[in-house]
Amino acid sequence: MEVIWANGTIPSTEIIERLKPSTAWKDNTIYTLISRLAKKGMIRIDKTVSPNLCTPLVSQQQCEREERISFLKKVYNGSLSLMLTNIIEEGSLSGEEIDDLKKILDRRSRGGKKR
Amino acid sequence: MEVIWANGTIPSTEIIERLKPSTAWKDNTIYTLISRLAKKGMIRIDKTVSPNLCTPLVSQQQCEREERISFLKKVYNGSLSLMLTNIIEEGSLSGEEIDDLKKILDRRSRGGKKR
DNA sequence: TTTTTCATTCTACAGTTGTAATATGGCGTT
DNA sequence: AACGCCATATTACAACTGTAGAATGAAAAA
Repeated sequence: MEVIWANGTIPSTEIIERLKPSTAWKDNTIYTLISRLAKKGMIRIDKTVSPNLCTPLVSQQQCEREERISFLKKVYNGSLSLMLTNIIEEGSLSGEEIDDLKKILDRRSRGGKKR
Repeated sequence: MEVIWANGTIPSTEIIERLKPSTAWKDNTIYTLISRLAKKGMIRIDKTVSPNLCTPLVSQQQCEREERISFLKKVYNGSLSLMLTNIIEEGSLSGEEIDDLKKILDRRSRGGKKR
C-alpha cells in the first residue's frame, strides 16, 4: 500500500518487486490487493499500458490523518491530549522521548513546514 | 464494550440497559457482542447466575495501550513523535491545544499520577 | 503459427465484524 | 400441567480481509 505513495506512479510489476523482500505474499495476492485498493478509490489503475500503472488518488497525509482521527475517536474519545495523558501516566516514555516531543511542539506556530 | 470496564462486574441485562440510550442496537445484538467478547477472552461470563455476570479480563489501560501500539506501528511506523510531527505540520492544532499538550508533558517525570 | 510466458482477472474460501431473527430452556403464572 | 416471558444460544447473512489457485488474453519466443 505504501509502496505506491513512495513512488507516485508505479507499474504493478514493480509494486510486486518492491514488496518481495518484505512480504511473503504471492504475486496474485498482491494483484488482488491492488485491485481492492482501486475498488476503494485509493488508487487509479491505468490499464491502457501493459504493466498497468498505479497512481495514488489520496495522499498519504490525508490517509494517515483519517486513520488517526478514527483511531483517536475510537480509543481516546477523539482526544489527543487524553492519549498523551495516558501514555505519560503509563510512564512508558523516557525523559529523552518526552523532551523530543516537547521540541516538536515548540517547533510549530511560526516558521511553518520546512525550516 | 467500555460499559463493562466502567463497572468491573455487571449483569448482562444491565449492559443492555446502559447501552440503550447511546446505541440503536437490538438486545440480541448486544448479547452477540457480549459472547464474542468472551470468545476473545476479553471478559469472563459467570453463567451460574441468571442475568449472567460479566467481568473484564483485561484492563482498559492494557487494551488501549495495545490498540495504540498497533495503530502507531501500522500508521506511523511505531513512532509517536512521527505522529506528533505530522499533526503539527498539518497545522491542525490551535496554540491552546499545543500548550495543553506541553503541560501534559511537563506534568510527568517526578510527582507521578495525581499531583 | 504454435507454444510459452507474463500480466491481469475471476473465483474461492476461511475468518472477522456488524447486525439481528429465531429458537430454546427455565421460571413464574394461571 | 400448560402458558408466557425473559435470558441466553443458535443460526444467518452480507461486507470485508487475508490469502491464493485457476483461467484468460496478449505478447514474446520458437
